[in-house]
Amino acid sequence: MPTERVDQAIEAIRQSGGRVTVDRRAVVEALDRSTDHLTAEQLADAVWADHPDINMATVYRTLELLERLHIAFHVHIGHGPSRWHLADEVHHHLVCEVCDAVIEVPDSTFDPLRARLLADTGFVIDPHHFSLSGRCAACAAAAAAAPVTGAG
Amino acid sequence: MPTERVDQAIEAIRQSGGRVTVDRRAVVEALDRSTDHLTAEQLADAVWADHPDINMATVYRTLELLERLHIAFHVHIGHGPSRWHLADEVHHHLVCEVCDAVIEVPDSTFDPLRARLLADTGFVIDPHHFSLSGRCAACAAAAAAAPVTGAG
DNA sequence: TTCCGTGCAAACAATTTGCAATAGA
DNA sequence: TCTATTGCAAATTGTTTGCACGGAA
Repeated sequence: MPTERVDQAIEAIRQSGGRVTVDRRAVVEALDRSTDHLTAEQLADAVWADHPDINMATVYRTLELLERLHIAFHVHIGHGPSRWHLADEVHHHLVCEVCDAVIEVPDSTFDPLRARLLADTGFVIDPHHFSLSGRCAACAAAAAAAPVTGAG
Repeated sequence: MPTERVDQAIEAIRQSGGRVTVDRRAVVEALDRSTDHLTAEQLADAVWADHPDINMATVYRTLELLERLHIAFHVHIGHGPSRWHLADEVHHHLVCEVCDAVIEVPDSTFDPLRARLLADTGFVIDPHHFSLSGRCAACAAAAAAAPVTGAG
C-alpha cells in the first residue's frame, strides 16, 4: 500500500516527463519504508528484498533522478558513503567522532546562526548537505575524564 | 627556511617516537607553504615540485600520521576529495552549492549555536570536519531573481 | 512505434594495503 | 643494528558511464 509520499514522488516523476518503472517505484518505496538515512548499498538491500534483480546502477541512477526532482536528498554523515532520504521535515545531524552516534536536531536550532551568517556574509545555509561533527554527551564526558595525551 | 610551524610539527613527530624523514618533512613544508586547503593530490603536486620521487601512498600515510598527532586535519568541502591543512586558528567553511565558492567564518560565529547544542543535547561541536553548504550572497540573489522551476 | 530506462561490465576517483627493499635512530 | 618507513602495484570502496536490448507511453 503506497503512502502519500510515494504517490507524490511517482507523480512528480511522471510530471517531469520521466517514465514510471517498476525499478523506480521500488526505490521510492524502499526509501519511504525506512526511517533512517540509508546508504545506496543499504537501500539496494531493501529494494532487493522484493526485487532481487534490480541493478545497483539503476539504484544510483534513480537516486540521481530523485535528487534532481527534489524528491530525495543525500547527506554526508561522518566518513562513509552518502546517505539518502526522502524530502521531509528539515533537520540537521550531529555525528559523534568517537562513537559514531547520530543525533538529529530540528532546523530551528540553526535559526540564530542562519540569521547571523546571512547578516555577516549574505550566505544562506542549506541544511541538507552536511552534518556537524563533534562529541556526543557521553563521549565528551569520557574525554574530559581521560583527556587524549600525546602518548596515546 | 622552515617556519616555526614546520619546526613544531617535525618536533612533534620526533616526540611521538616517529622518524623524521625527508618525505615527511617535505609534506609538512608543502602544507605549511600553502594558504589554501589542499586535496591530497594538490599537496602531492606541491611536494613533487621539490621532491618528484615521493610516492602518493607516502603522502597519504604522512597525512594520516599528522592527523593522529593533531598537526594537520582534513575537512570535507562540497563534494570532492578531503582537503588538508595544518592546525591553525579554527574556522568554518561555507560552501556555495551553485558556484563552489568557499567562505571562511571565524569559530566565534558558532558560539551561540555551540552553547545551544550543548545545553539541548550535551553535544560538543568540533568545527574541523565538515563544512556547511548553501548559497553565497551572489548566487542566493540570482536564485531569488530567477527561481528554479521544474521545467529547468 | 519511439525513445527512455535498464543490465552489464568496465571505467573511475580517492584511498588503503601487503610485502620486500631502504634508510633513520 | 634494528625496526619504522617507503615504493610499488594491486586491492578496495563508492560511484559513474557506454552501449545494446527491452519495456513504458
